[in-house]
Amino acid sequence: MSKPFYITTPIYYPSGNPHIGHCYTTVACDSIARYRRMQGYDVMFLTGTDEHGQKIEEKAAEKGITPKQYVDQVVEVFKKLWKYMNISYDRYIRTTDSYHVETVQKIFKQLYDKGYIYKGEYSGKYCTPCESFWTESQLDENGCCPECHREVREAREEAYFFKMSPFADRIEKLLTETDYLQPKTRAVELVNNFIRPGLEDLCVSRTSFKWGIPVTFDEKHVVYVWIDALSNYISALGYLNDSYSDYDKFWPADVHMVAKDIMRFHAIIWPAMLMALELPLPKHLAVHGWITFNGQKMSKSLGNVVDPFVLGERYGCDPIRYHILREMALGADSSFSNEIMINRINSDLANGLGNLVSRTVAMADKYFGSVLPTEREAGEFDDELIGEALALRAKVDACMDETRLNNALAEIFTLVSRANKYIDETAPWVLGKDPDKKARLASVLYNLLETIRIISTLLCPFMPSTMPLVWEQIGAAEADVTYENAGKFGVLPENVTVHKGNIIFPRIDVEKEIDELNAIIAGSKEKSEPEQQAEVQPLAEEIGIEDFAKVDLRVAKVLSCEKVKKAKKLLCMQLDDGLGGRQIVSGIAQWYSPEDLIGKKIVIVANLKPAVLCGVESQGMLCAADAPDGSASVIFPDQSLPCGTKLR
RNA sequence: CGCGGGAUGGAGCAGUUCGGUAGCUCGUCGGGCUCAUAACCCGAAGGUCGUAGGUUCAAAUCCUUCUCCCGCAACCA
Repeated sequence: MSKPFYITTPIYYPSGNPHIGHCYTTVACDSIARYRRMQGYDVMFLTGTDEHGQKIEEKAAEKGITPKQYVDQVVEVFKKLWKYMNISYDRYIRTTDSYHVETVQKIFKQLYDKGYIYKGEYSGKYCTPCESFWTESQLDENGCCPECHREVREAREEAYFFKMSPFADRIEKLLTETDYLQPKTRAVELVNNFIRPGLEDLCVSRTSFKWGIPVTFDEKHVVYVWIDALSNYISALGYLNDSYSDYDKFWPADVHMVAKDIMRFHAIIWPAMLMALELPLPKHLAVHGWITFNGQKMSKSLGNVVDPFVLGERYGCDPIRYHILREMALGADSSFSNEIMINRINSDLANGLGNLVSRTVAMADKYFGSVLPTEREAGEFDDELIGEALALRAKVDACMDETRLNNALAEIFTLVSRANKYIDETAPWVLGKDPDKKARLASVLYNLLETIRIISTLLCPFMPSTMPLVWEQIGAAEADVTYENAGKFGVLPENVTVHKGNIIFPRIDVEKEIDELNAIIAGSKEKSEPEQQAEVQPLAEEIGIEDFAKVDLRVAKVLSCEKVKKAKKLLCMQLDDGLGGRQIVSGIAQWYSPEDLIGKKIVIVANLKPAVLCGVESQGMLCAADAPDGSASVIFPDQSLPCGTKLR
């Protein structure tokens, strides 16, 4: 009877524990799901984990357990976090679930039978250390591994490819002419970069690792990420499997919400897959930005700082949900500095909403002993407040329909402000002193309680844990706080009884809190230092002295150095190598400016085959260490060594 | 000349479609109030709307130049 609504988060990759970034998408989806449920939709809210692949295989091997054991552990942490964050998912899919495996195998076979998947062959793009294959386009201009940048070996290995080109026109139209992509601003970028140049066939199977779903008709292949992961959105509904039977009801999805880094796959590959399968396309793809911490992109080392468990423990899950949602704007990054978060919690939740509830309930308690008398007297300012309260639901609805959760919250808090102002306008404490004004006072307090009821009802999907506490205090019964009643004024009984209770959103001492958080950061940094040793790369294949002798390392002096135009990471430098000079290009521009290097002596691989990078020739490479934080650290030899000195 | 987005009071943003008194939140300062969580309400200061030109009676808004940021692509020999 009620209309279906299907919303999904991406399935997360459990190669590490969940962080605040995972919360971002999931909390947003949860709020939407709750809002739709409140509106009466029959909601399916799906989340899960993408558990296959080489990285998981490696992580498990490091810990000496099986991949399945490994993901089982991490999945528990994810589920614990979702419970902690009060996430109301209806279904949790794991790509290792047998029904999903069954669906993926059938989809793969179907695409194969339809001719969209074909067996192809690489002609020599295998990196032995990485045990990885790369397609022609993934390789750099020198034909080397894009991950480790070592030479790849000519190898003929078969693999399956998914042909996407037949769908290029339809996908372009989907992106540019429909409202599938939200926000649409990124459509041009996708079309120019991927569709216009021609959609390349996608490699969809691997033979280089085993932790994946086997291809049924060719057992040495496992299905590679795209077909495995993206299919979750329909396998979870029972498409081509018997575990569930919700496909007809819920497909196509109303919203897939993703972060911008995986937008491309959901904007191009997923529609192509569905087109090939002749299935309807999802209605919307909502793309949001990343959480940045003090302006920096979230990274592993920052993960400790904004550990959602730590934050939740200190402030409670709803304030964190609120902050995330209030900051979130589709398409834009949002910052997560401790200071911004605490200030927001203080000003909106503690000073605004929490204080409004507190003072209203306190007055009802003080002047009427908790029970409002039934005599009423309307007065100035009432109509304006009531009018705004009645208009709120429609405003919030409009925002929700466009997935603008931040705006929805802004609308709600505008009414909070208005209500606080109403208290000043009507000055209930003055009325309270005059026995003849009891009826007027009762009206004022009733209007406030009603306004709070509407606010808290509409806010509940965003802050589901604390709103019931508000209801308790304002004397609202469960039947009073429905979506339908959020559009009405005068729902609470005339003689409503309030219950003065604890402070709902305590004010946070900013300075003290920031100091303590900084202490936690410092503490976690210390702890993580020794752990970095665990990340030491495995030893490369053993070589003989004769192999090493092939590498000609020399001392050279940097004569001049400048950034390569049109390249972000490249520095081009002229060297005195004692052999007549040469030019090399190096990808260290992020960490070194030209002045850092000019005049210094460095170590170069002198007999490396020249390569062209971004149109500039590089005659060798300089030696640098990969620092633990991912940056490069150039090796400087004894500066008194003459240019051209050979190393061994 | 790879593609795209952006530059607005101290901070973060809206406004730019369809030119016409520059707005919001936080912060600062002053005042009010005392029901409330040192909260709340009112007021003020603070912006040549990145630069240089152009169109126009009138430009944050339209056109052109330049500078600087960011994203995608490329790229870490």
